[in-house]
Amino acid sequence: MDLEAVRTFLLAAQTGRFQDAATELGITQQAASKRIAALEKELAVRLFTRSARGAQLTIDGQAFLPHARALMQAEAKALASVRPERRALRVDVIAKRSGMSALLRGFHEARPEVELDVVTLVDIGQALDAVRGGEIDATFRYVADVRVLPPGVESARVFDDRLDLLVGPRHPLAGARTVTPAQLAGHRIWIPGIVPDGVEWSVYYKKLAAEFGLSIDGIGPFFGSDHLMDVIADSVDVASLVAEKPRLAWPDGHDLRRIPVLDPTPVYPHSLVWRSDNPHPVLALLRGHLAATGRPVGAPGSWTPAGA
Amino acid sequence: MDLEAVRTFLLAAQTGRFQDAATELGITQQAASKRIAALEKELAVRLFTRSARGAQLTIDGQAFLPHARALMQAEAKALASVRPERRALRVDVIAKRSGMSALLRGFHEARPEVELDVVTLVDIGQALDAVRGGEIDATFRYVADVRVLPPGVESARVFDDRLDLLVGPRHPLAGARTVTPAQLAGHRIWIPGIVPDGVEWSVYYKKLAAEFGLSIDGIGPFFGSDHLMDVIADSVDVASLVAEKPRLAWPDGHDLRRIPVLDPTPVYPHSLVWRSDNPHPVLALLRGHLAATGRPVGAPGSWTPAGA
DNA sequence: ACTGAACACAACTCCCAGTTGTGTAGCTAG
DNA sequence: CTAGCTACACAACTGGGAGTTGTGTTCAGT
Repeated sequence: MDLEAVRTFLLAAQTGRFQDAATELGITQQAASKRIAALEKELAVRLFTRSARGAQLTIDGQAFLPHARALMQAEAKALASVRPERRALRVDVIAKRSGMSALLRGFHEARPEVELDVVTLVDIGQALDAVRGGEIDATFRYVADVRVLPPGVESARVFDDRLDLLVGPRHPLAGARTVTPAQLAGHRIWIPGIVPDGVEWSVYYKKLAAEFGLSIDGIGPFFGSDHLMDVIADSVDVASLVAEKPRLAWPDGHDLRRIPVLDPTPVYPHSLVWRSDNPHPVLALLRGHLAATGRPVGAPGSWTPAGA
Repeated sequence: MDLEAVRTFLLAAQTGRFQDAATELGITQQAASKRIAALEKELAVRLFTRSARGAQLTIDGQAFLPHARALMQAEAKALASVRPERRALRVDVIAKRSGMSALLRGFHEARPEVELDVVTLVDIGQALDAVRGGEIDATFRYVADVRVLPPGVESARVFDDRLDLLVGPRHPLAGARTVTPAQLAGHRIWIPGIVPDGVEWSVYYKKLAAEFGLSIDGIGPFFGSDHLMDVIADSVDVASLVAEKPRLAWPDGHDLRRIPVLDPTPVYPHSLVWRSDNPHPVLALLRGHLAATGRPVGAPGSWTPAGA
């Protein structure tokens, strides 16, 4: 479908005359007529009844009208999404299905009028560069050390994502109602995708392992949470740690158990990182929303690496 | 913006390779490359980082991605809106800002997943023809006489729109808290757009005038409710009757009064009219919704023309 | 260094969107 | 009733651009 034809259709519907639509678009009446004829051919319906007094919408034309408007609006939003000035707030999250994404959805539902674009960069280094360069307005990341932030960039810890133990039915801890990190020492914990000297969540799990003497295994690429759950379900000795929030789609018949970790509860701390001089009005709204609705961070009984 | 280019962008983003997108679309890799280059030129941003291992989205590309999806979805909906089979339920209402439109909005909010297209035809004759011909699925109209319905077409009275008296501050009835139809006899009531032998709401007002001895004036075309209100506000002897529901935008400084009419209260009866053999699932939903949430029709103390 | 994979650039073709020019239908004024 | 006006459609033509073929470039893996 040709959006220029749709635009012509809209103008002609508004004014009731092809000539006016053509003038508005800077083309001839004949061109406008051809555009609409082509659109009618593609849709295989008549959109206007032509007469010597102008053009009037048919029933099909009336039904098409709101959809034509929606198309123009979608086009305008798409254009605005990449326009450097006055674009929608662009936010980076660690994963589209993480707990932060859920918080962002909450923000969007509370303020449906604000425009938000969510992207995912590979690691905190790229994210900080993008914040500094203005390509994104903010990022939610685990900031291991506030000192790594470049000058002019601020951060605030806004959300702690609780980690649960994920085990299969034949795992020794499958029957436990809760576990402590100390109990996990010696058990194999598998979190695919962890890389040496890698992205910041690898750093987090390494610090977690060091603190409680865990053996956290990161071998192999991440083939998706389905694969992870397949492996856990079949294994007698491999467990994993998963964030509370994503609410994974639970495959049937696997009989996986999600066991809360207590005393202390490891939490993954998300910080909002933004450039101090970013004037985007939605950024202030977002910070306000997070302050108002976010759960308290650093709750007693929770653990995060030092320096967060 | 070229939707074919957007489609190519989406496929390339999904597969990570221009070649795959091109194959999917039945064009060459070079053509896909050109399409995306043209899109990038129009948007004045780079959407992909190219390498010998494929193409990966840039930050701008990631931000553009959901908008591209929205465009494709809007296009699909626009196409479906005029496809004869399996299209959205198409309903005709007497006016986009009438009480029935408000009820339809309620239906849409209660069932956001159903697709609805609202059109407005000129009179009940055209509407019945369209229902019979299948161009629309249902119409909300005042059915003066059930016998005018063609065979195979059913109707059900679903909503009574109460009529209030609208007067300016210097009108003799301006101070009344309520009025009766009998009190209105002798006063000039102006309802622009009424035509002899005309559309069905003209018929309604004529029957109303005959019943209570009112002089209802229909001279002149309808220049919009703003014009109507201007005239009423300035006149010492002209009043009008307006439906309760539309909740007109009240112009400032006019000091208009909306006075309830009692004993009896004239109501404008809307009937839903549909073809008995229309299998559209949303039609059944709509009828159920109206039965469940609609106000009772034919309430005691209300008046409608006989035969409705 | 060689090979293969993947995208970009160049040259060419041809189709189609737009233009100019003209036809036709319907309303209106005299 | 006719002349004239208005508004859209049809016809012929033209130029630009989208697509194709052919080739170049870059980069990863062997």
